[in-house]
Amino acid sequence: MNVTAFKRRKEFGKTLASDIAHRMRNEIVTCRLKPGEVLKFDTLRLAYGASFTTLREALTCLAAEGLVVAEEQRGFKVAPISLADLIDLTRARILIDVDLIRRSIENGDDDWEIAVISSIHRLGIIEGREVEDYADNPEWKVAHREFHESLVAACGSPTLLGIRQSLFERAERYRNISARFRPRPRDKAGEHRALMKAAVGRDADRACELIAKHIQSTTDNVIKYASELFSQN
Amino acid sequence: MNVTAFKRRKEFGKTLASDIAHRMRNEIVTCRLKPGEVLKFDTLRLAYGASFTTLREALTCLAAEGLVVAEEQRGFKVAPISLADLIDLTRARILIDVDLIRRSIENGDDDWEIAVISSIHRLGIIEGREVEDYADNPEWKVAHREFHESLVAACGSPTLLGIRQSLFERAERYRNISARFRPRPRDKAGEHRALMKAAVGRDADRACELIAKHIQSTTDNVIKYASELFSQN
DNA sequence: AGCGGTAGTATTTTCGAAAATACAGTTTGA
DNA sequence: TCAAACTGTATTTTCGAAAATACTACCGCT
Repeated sequence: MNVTAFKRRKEFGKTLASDIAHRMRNEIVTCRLKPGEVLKFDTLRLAYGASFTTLREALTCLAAEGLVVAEEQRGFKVAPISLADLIDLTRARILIDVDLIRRSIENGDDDWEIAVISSIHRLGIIEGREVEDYADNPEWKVAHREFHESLVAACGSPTLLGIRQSLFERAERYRNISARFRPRPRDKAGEHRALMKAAVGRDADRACELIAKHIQSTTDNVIKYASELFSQN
Repeated sequence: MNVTAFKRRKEFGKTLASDIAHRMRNEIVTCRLKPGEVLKFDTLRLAYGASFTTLREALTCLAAEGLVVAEEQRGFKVAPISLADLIDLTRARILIDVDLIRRSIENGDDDWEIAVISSIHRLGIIEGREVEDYADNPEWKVAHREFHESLVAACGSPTLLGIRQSLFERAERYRNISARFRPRPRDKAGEHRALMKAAVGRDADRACELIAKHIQSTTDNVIKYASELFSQN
């Protein structure tokens, strides 16, 4: 056995930097690292137990994803949130998701259909288990992400899929805010089922319309009930 | 005067890492660094005179832009080119540019119009100076990029503008290939003028149609005359 | 008092060595 | 002969110190 038995556990990815990026991404989207918070290396070094260089690489990755912003020679901070950013992000996501879902419906084969159905089924199981609001459940979040991914999986565009994923991550913070502030849960399960039906029924126009509304409604909810959170802008 | 008078010149950006990223970006899009080429740190260290860490940060940035690919624990290589990638990229660019030009035409004020006209004018001056093909001229490339940027500048979407810029950079390699292999120069100047007229004439439908064709035609040209370059795939 | 400059401190950025990991060539055992 | 384990080398990844840069508080001057 290796003498360096106490070396760091890497829970995600192969390198320490990608592992730390993963952990920080999590803390940012759950707002444990607050929007706009400055990220000083000394603090981070203590928190994550890694060196300057490694942290720097992780931060560079997250900056590329838009979750942190880098000001040269002046360090990094958690990307701020704002109404303008939410609206911008929402519009971008709708543009891309609508295109990808249409192409996915055109290209998707039987396996794709099966994947869509199986992922919504998994989502349903988790929703059925939880008595109260399931949107906080990390397991639900994964299944939710995977359902949406399954819808666009057959689009055939690696470039746009990568961009879509990055925008989806960026929107996670706003989804969490929406869940915390809405007066009562939306009928997300129903929306998802309708999406699934339109997809496997190969009704592209309807699927596009539904996905646009689905994405937009989270934004509308935040604007309605939580806009005072963005008073700093 | 400072004693460290011989410190490195930073021609671009404030940090050495961003400067090196800038230089490498250039070498990649001009194919001086060949598609698929493995980027070993020892070699790079010699070529760019920077340390592991600094190079690593530059490479991480470029990886986020899609110009290099990172395989964990196995280093970096220049992003390969392929017909599939070109087609994917083209479709993504058209989707985004069409949306942004439409929104820009909706939102653009007088200053925007002036900026569009002045940037095409600058392009025209450069084209008029050069007797032979101007597409190799770096000055023309800058002016060309700035003209296309001016068209979408008023769209009001920072997110999509950032994505657009990154896709534009990625397409640069293919533009260079197209310029090298096409039998005779396309009437780019005419296409650009028509785009400008549609934009300032606030004819969004026409501008969208023109920009889509404009982007597509480079791709068609590469497919027609240079597809044997991609034989590795 | 207000402004401009300056020294001292906090923080980021860069470096090259050291550790960890992958790769290639060789040997061993069936 | 072939596959699997091993060993040495090449390469990447990580570290903490050192250099460069930005920030702050103080001082002197008008």
